[in-house]
Amino acid sequence: MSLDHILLGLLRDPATGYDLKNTFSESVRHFWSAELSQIYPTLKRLEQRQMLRSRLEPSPKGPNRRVYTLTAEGRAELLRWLGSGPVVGTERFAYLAQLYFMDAIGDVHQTRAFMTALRAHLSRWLAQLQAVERQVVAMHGDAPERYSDAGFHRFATLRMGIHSIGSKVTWCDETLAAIDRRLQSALPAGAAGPEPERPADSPS
Amino acid sequence: MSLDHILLGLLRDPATGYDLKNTFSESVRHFWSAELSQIYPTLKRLEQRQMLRSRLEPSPKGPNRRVYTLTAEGRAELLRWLGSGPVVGTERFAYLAQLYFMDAIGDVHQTRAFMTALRAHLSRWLAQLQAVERQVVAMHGDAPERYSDAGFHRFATLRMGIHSIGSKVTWCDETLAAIDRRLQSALPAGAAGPEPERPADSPS
DNA sequence: TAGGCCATGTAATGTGTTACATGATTAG
DNA sequence: CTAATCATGTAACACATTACATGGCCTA
Repeated sequence: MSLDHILLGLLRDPATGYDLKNTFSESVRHFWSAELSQIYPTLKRLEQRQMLRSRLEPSPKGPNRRVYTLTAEGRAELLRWLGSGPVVGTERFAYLAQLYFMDAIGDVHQTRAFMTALRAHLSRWLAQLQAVERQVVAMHGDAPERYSDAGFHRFATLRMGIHSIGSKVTWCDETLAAIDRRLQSALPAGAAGPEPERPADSPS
Repeated sequence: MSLDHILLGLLRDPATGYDLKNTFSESVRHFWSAELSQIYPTLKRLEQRQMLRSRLEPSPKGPNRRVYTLTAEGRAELLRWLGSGPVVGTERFAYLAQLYFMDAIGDVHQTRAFMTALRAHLSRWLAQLQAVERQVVAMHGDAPERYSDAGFHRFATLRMGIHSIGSKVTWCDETLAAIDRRLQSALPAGAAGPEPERPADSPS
């Protein structure tokens, strides 16, 4: 049910489905995303349930826009959701599942390449979040406790992204270091052997 | 498609659907979960695609067990997935969405209560992961680079959970501290007023 | 004898992605 | 003239949860 509530939250300012899609790709994508093909039917359903109202407006560019507005009921439902305590869902990380099974390949160099690629991806992502953070700080100062109410809450969500992705980059580095130690003890001396290494060590 | 591959990975040791469900709730739930009602049809489908083979076996307790085994094709598909580079999906955090919109309530005390509840939840979770880590270290030592191949990879995924959840607890503390600074400047002197406070500060 | 675990599954519903289909306006 | 952006949607499929249905064996 989360998308329903997220749309209600975003629609405290009236908008079209298309606008909302842009909001997702601009301001909200560090914790949620949605495609137009999901947004349009969801808006329709929320209107049927009296949470939203819509009107058609001519657009300066392109076809008519259907602008949605929050109703009193929609606002009440949003507040109910916000007051219901944190909704903690199941985290799913396909790349961790891959790593978990990667011993099946039987070559730690593959794991190393995998972790390097993952680190690159995450650190690019982190840089984006930090760029947004710098913008906000430049605009409103580095004391978030003095931001507007909306600004304060939005900044807090951004900080969680930075903490969380940052910790994953750190984890990549820790893991890469462990891989390198592992590779070194597997090749005790001499040239880089094409032999498959197996430490045959303490198990499980 | 991830569940398919995760089941293939887990089925390097033959198991029943029921066994796999237990594996999810025991060893894998920090990065994935699945219900029996999803596991059974998926196994059936993978068998139709020749990735798995199954046989019925009598069970010591309860009804017959359908034991699934990986085929050569299944193993090849698993390796293909593992070699395809990290699959980084969209992260979705309903509780961040809630926090993002929580200014709608207009009372930062609510945000404080929310963050406190969230912190409690996350720190319980972290404690569980750390308990598992302590077990592993007690059993195999504190030098993961010398674990078995499988042990090394599993330990790495556990470490990511610890880093990631730990960073979120840290973030909760940072945010709670900012909330308290905010509350203090909103109530400059005198008793705890029942008045709604609004700093009316720098916007966005 | 009641409740929990073993063990299998189906049905209904909810959530999310990809592909398809259409068409106007504007900037290069 | 071509591509991008504006703007709306449907259809098919993939993935996931909750509820329902069944029944034997074991322990308290």
